[in-house]
Amino acid sequence: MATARTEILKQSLIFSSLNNDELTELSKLAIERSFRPDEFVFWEGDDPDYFYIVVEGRIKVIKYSSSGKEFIIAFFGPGEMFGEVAVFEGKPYPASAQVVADTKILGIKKDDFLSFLSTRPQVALSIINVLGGRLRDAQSRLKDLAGERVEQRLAQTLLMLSSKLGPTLPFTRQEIADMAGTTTETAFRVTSQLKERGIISSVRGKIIILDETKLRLLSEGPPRV
Amino acid sequence: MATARTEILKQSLIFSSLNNDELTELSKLAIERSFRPDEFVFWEGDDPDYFYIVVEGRIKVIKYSSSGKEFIIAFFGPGEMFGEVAVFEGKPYPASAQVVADTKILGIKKDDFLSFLSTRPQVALSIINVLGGRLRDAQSRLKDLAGERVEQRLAQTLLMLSSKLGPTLPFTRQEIADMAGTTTETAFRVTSQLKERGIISSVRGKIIILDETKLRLLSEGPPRV
DNA sequence: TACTTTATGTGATTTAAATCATAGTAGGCA
DNA sequence: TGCCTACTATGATTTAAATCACATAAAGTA
Repeated sequence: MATARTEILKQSLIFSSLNNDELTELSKLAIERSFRPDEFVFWEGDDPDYFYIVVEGRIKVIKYSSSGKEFIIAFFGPGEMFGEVAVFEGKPYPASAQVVADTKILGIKKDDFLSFLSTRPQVALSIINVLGGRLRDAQSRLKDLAGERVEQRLAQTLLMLSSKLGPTLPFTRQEIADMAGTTTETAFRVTSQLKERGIISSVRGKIIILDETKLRLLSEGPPRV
Repeated sequence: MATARTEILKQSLIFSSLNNDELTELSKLAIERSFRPDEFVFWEGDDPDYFYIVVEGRIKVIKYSSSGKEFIIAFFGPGEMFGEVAVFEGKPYPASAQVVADTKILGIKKDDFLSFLSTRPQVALSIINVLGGRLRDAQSRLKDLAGERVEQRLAQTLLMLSSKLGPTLPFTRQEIADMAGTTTETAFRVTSQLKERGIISSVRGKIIILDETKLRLLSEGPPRV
């Protein structure tokens, strides 16, 4: 069982630089927790005890607007870390983490992890890398939300997901809308048009990107109608 | 002159843990560059050579939407770093950096800085901290842009700035609008109302927060009219 | 099997904010 | 001193997208 854990940790981007001994040491610090769909790992505002890594399944990190509307910051799957912003800053979790499928995660106590880090500059650099990537991503979405139209934001969202997961995206139109910052109805309307134009197809709970080139064109600028 | 540099570096959040020798070593790696208002330090898409720290003055980091609208990701002043996301990831700068006042900056070559970092876990942890804070900030703004009204977003923007700079904010309505993701006209309309309600006042190029409590209430929820 | 829930899909209407338009004013600078 | 540019300010109109409303279909479950 320790080996299964070290395997997961090794596959995780941030720990790929560690040798087996270090992975074993790290895995001894970790506890394992399992969740059923819709359960919450933590809520926005909770005090952060743990830093988490997904072993299997999927979680979404969300924030609610003042009117109760859900905004999805990100989905995370096997090998990805979450809850780290709170841990590194020692402030409450800035968002909630909700499980969307049967999910197993590893949790490492904040202090254990920080002291582990303080002697592993390579791991710290990996984390800087991951955070940098997430910041880049967030800044791009900020610009889109501030200045692009819904159609472009939705196209951008689909492209971002497909660069991570491939052309078949296991998300409902509601989830897509909650990532792009629009309503479910608008997401249906826009994706209906994309289907008519042969750019995507869909089955219940899935969207399949058929023509990435056209989608990219759409995401980049206003269609010259 | 080396001492002036080390002073700035020491004041900078991320290097506060370094001793004098280390600061001197670091300052030897740095080059100094000066800019006049409106000049660009780098453009989005440029290959990243340097990581920068503001010595004096102020720069803004911006992205342009497909229609040319400017979105301000952040302003940075003395002691703050910028351009770091690109350096840590080795990808092109994800945004442009434009100077807004006479400004002096220190630049450290990407590779020099990465090797300096690889033997200073404490500095790496500081950077993780700064990046974590920026990510938290970006996520909060994403939620606002996706789900809150303009009035709330503007209130949120003013509060965010005042937590950093105090109640007197040296920004035009245009700059405020470009941070909150709205138009200059709307920013004027909303701030006019806030002035009528005694929440803020303004002089050319400045907004002064008079009643932070009311502003906070406004930013948190829809006004119960 | 029937019943409930969740996802899909589209019309009609409303609305928040953008866009378009116009104008006064303070500060820089020639 | 006067001109020009940037900032301030507000009214009128348009519009993208939200909201409201209704309907069908697939999946889960009792």
